[in-house]
Amino acid sequence: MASQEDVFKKLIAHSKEYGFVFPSSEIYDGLGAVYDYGQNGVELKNNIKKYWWDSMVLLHENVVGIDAAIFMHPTTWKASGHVDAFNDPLIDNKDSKKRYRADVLIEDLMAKYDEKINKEVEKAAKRFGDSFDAELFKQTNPRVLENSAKKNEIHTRFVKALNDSDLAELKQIIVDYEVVCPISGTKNWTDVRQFNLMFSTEMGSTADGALTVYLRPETAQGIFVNYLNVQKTGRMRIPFGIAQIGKAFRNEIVARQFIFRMREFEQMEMQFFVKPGTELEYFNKWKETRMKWHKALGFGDNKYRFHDHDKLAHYANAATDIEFEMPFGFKEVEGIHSRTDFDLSSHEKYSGKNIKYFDPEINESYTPYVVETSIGVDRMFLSVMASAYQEEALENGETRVVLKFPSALAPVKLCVMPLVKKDGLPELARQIIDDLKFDFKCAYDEKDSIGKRYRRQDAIGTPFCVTVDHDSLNDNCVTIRHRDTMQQERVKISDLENIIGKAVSMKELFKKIAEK
RNA sequence: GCGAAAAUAGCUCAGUUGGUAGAGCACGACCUUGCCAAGGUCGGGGUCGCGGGUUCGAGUCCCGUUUUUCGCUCCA
Repeated sequence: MASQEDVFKKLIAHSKEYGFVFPSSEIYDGLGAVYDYGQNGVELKNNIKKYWWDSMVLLHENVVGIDAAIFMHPTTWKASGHVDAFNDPLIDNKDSKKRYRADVLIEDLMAKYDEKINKEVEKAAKRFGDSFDAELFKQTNPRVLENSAKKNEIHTRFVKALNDSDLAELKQIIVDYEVVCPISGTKNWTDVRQFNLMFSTEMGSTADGALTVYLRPETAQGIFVNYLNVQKTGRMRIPFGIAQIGKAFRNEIVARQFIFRMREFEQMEMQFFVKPGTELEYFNKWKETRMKWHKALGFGDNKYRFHDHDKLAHYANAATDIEFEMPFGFKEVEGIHSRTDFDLSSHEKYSGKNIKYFDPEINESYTPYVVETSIGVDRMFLSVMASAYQEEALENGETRVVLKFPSALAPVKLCVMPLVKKDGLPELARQIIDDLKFDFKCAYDEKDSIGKRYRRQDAIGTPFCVTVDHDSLNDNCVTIRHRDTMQQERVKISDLENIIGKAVSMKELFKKIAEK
């Protein structure tokens, strides 16, 4: 058995060799953690997106889509909290190699002084009993006074440093008050550095009039700022959802593991707007629906699990991840969050506009709560590749590499091959393709032995190979060879469209999701 | 960002103490063949990731750098 690490390496090599994923700008040595999708990759990716999109907007009458711009008004990111949260001052301990948020270290430092003070107070309280006056003690005890003076001193410097964005001062505080690394126990610190996780650029051609705009770090905000436009123009009634697929950008400090964590990535998000108080009901409903969507692909139910968040983000009152067993362990593919009214309220505050929903059923206005489902297209792509990739031992002792995609997702649906490239067989093969190319991505191959051609199609996961032989010229039948079983069957050329159409349709997958 | 390892043809890799860059597969043409990676002939393709240094001479030794993988770290 190959180790999981080997499988992952093979998967990356296979992805490149067969035109699924290439490193970006490879002829210039590539660009860190940026990848391009090749001729087969883009088909697979488009099919994944279609599977998601249709499962949202076709299966749910009350879910509609939008496509918001990547650029948004800069205030959007203040309202969402990204400007603050994505600008952490970080510091490394050189001995333990651990990285910390400098502001958190200083907050911990101040908490330690509080602890010291509390201990003194507790000690004194025990000694003096009922007559003890804690406030008076705090104001008079020299040790307490010393500690609180120090704490106040740190606090003053800390607040000023944050206001001035003075990174050197943040480090100086850590040095002056002898903060030690909890792991190494040393005071050997690097400088404090700011990592802005949002990419920025200038809008406007003149330097002085230019506005700093960001490449969106998530697609969700495009939905939030548009929710009322959609609600009013679409005459939507709560509960309703807005779906969107699009690129987002994060300047990750560490971006690795192939396409799992990229600096430019694509998200498929649906924000579901509900009446406050009902959000957990819909959170659970979407949790279930989204899991069905994954499981319907048939990769095995044991490959998925929920990971509920213990520590919730500031905006959420419930959150879970759908994790998939990647070659490098269970990893988050999708997040389902109950985001409360954090985003909409914040946008209301920052924009000064009333964006409340008027509920005609109760004749009242309110700010809806939001349940979000957010899935990474690239992560989904990776999970599909990882599940589909198989090395099969054949009876003759050889192995074949085959991508067992669900037919609906396969990049190429069929390859038509003349058994020999003469006697009119290529012409008939071309004719079959000309009939089918309006519905399916078709390939044609006449080179090399038939077995080799089958294997080539296996390697890119083509579910059907259609072979034209001499008999076909007389009986108008061809052989269909199935990718997974390698079984062949003889069918009428005129039946091909129906047979293949049924097999590659997403309908069967959708039925599984819609099942109660 | 720190530490470790790696980088030679499209892919997988070989290349001896430093001495004219190789194999298999893949690719193209032609011939033979025809149902699970077939054989033959010919051909195209590499300034050995990039930049310096040592040397008469560097794929090989040294330094830097880029990219990738792994560990740590981070992950609204």
